[in-house]
Amino acid sequence: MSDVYDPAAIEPKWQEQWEADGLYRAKVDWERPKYYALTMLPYPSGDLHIGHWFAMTPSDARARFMRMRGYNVLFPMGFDAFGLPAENAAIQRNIHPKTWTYANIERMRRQLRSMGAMFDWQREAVSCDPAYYQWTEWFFSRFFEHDLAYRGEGLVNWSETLQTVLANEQVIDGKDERTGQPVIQKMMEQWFFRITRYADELLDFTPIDWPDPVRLMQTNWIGRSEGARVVFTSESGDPIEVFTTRPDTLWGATFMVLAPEHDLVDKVTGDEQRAAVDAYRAQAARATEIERLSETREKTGVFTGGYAINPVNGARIPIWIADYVLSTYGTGAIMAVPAHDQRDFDFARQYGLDIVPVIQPEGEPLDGATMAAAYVGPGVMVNSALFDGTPVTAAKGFANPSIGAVADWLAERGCGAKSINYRLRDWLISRQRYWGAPIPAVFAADGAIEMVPDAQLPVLLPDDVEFRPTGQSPLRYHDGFLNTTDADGRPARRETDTMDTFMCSSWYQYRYLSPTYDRGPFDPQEAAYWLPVDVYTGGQEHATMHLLYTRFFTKVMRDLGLFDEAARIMSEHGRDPAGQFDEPMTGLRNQGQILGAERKGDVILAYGRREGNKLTAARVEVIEPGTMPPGLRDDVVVGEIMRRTENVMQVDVGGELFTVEVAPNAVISVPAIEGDNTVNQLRHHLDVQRMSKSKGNVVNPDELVAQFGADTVRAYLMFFAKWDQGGPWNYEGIKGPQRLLQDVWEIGQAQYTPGEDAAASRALRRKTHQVIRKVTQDMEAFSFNTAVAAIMELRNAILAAQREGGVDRAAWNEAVESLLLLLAPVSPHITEELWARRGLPYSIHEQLWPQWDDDVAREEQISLIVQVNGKTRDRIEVAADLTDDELRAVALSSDKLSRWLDGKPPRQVIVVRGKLVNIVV
RNA sequence: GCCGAAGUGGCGGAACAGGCAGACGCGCACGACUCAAAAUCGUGUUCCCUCGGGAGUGUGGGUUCGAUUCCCACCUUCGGCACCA
Repeated sequence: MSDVYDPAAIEPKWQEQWEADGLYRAKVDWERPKYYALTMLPYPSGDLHIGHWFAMTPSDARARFMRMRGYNVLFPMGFDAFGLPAENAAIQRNIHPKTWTYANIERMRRQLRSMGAMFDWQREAVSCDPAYYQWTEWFFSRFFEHDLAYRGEGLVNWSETLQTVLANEQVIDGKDERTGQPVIQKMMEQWFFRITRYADELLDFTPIDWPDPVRLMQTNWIGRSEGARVVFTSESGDPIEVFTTRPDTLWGATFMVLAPEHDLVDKVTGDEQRAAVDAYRAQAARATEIERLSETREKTGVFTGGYAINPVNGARIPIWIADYVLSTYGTGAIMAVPAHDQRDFDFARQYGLDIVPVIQPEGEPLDGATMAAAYVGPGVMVNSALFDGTPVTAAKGFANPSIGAVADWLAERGCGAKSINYRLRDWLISRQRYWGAPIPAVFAADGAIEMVPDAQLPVLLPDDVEFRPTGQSPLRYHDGFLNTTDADGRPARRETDTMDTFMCSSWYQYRYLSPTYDRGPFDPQEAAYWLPVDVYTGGQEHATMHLLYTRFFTKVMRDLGLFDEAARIMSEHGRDPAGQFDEPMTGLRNQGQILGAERKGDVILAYGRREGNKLTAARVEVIEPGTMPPGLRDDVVVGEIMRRTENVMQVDVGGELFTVEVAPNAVISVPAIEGDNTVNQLRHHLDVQRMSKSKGNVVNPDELVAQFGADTVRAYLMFFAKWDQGGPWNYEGIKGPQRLLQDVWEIGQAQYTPGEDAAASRALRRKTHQVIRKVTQDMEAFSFNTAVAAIMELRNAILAAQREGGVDRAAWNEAVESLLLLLAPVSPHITEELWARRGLPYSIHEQLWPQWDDDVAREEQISLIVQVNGKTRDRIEVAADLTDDELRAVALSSDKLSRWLDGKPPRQVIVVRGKLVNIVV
């Protein structure tokens, strides 16, 4: 065997050995404690990038660490394989989504194996595999049966040009990213899941150890607010229900506002206002994201001509429509109290509507005619009939006496009720796409909806499909798929929408338990042992959607009794199932994002014809950043490209965004590409740049592995940044871990000649035990960078001991073997190789984690800090076990002290055991 | 605008139940080895300085014998939400 450290030789060798021995097969064993470590499954986009490594390597090291500590660890991997990019590849490059996806999966499997992770590949699950999506469909049917799935109206991004629905990520600045054509908001009938039914339970995080920021984001996302529903009546006699968090301001309601899409708008609109109302509604439907985001946007609306009666005082108030009232929140209608709500106040001032204060703060009285802003603070109720004088506090919801009292009173009188509203909306799961799990629904000729019987699942996605450039789902014109029969054998139409891919990833942690099981989504025997997931690792970008959906899914599964059998088995083995199936993952840790090496964005120089805030460019050059100042002149624009669609770019011209549209025949100059350039080349160039800027794709893990070996790459990823923060990739730093492994390679095989220096042996043992303690605590706490730093300290101590000699055989072996064991989770191959070369039993990954002894780790000497008025003036080496009085005496005897004390007696002496003495004069 | 996280050497980052600021690593400088370079090894590396010291953890205050750590105000960056009635 060669003496040179050659990762290219030893890494594949051990990977094959481990595979052959089934070293990482995780099997149910009730005699041992279980640990289910889960890391977010990747989307098979083509190549594993360094971000995947940054997420998965430390997760793997942590799983290995838990395994060495005696747990039976399950650490599975799979692919979230449905989704839009596959379909885009089909349209753009004429590759079938299935072909594209499975080719990518194959490539990524190979890359994942090169990582040397302890994935149990026999538990791999792939969500686009019929054996998987059969159960995704099966879940849909269960949801439908229990009234948790329903058809409702939902807003979609609709392209008039393409006559198709676009996903949010396909829409940039209110335009289709591919064609640059405008996109409108349109109501369509879609499938929803009733996640709102679980809103209250989802707000309860007591059973789980999740990071505060995630809990907070979910809490805000759910957005619970307490208030009342109040029924107003239109003059035509129709009830108009509103939700308000401030029922105590009912007497101050001077007008009502309906969302433009509200059902009653047509009915309350008077003939003379109809034209204005219709025009406003049409304009609201066109409102694009860019308009809604505009900060200077003023409130707009129109009067309907109709009036409503306020149920508490019989006041006749005008009904308006305005797009600041959202059809999707509350009842889509509000009572407007301009005196005490800033939005209503702005609207009232804009259109000259009445402002009547009904809460009086202490001090100067409010006057509706002269108020400059709505008053939202505490006070007492006024102009509110029997409630006059009721105190109003700053508390929200029923905890505020005025809100509670009025809400109760409304309920008694029958014109309202206490109500709790949520910002959270039901989960829209329909996607007008091909590459997703089919929804197993059939529409009978009479319009009735049926589920495909379980025995006939899965509804298979047809392979023989034709992709049209419009992006329309091929299922919509695939006759074989479309035409089916209902339960009575009559012709019926199949649902052509497929499911949101979040549906697939909401239950994959259960499929991993038994990916080939065919009598249910998972095997209860496996579930009883492994569930719940003990630690889930992944990016914080999934804080709300995915993590909320999977919690919801688990709660539904529990309520449908899908865990009952697993709970029974769990009890049989003496483990209490109470609460084990309320949450999918009891622990959660987020890693940060790793970015490409930092670089400036592209700056363009565009000449053309300017019309208002848009320039139609006849000539575009990509220029070196910094060569020309950003700015805007008559026919010239210089600035960094911030966003782009097909041929429309948003350019930063010095703090402001300006639109540049590239004319079809424009002259393009991209210095990085030789010869005459076309719009397509410009687009391609910008795409590549943008990707490398935001996703770090410039860093290719395969090349790094080829150059340094997976062990070094793993160690560097764990060392180079804080795991929960990430940061820009830096090539230089990898030399640190590279040298570490080189040193370990030599230390592990060193022919050591032992000595008999007891003090040196004791010192090396002390360091060894200190490092074991530090690495154990850091791995426990996901502080991977400091764990690797501690391992480097042990390496330094061993090298120093080797240089100086004298350490006895036992201390040397303890240090070297501890070094290998501590490094094993980080760099599994080199440690396995050295462990074997030292003649120790296979496998290092089946050894127990080293234990430290606090007595051995204890320092004998400390450097006592002597301070005068908090400033360090001297350091004295003393024994670590001196008493306070002894420390004080040692400090006061310091001869360096006299020049600082200046003859004055100390006023106070503070002794901190084992650390310092501070003398106050 | 609201909510959250974070600001420490040239760089990544240590240290926060208040107690030596800068662990560990990168880079850099000098030295050794070499004809030379790379690699390797050794020494040094917060800044200023009149070599006594002085200043220093985003800024300004405060509490304390003592503050990177606690409190108040502000600035910057990054994430989330964004007319939520």
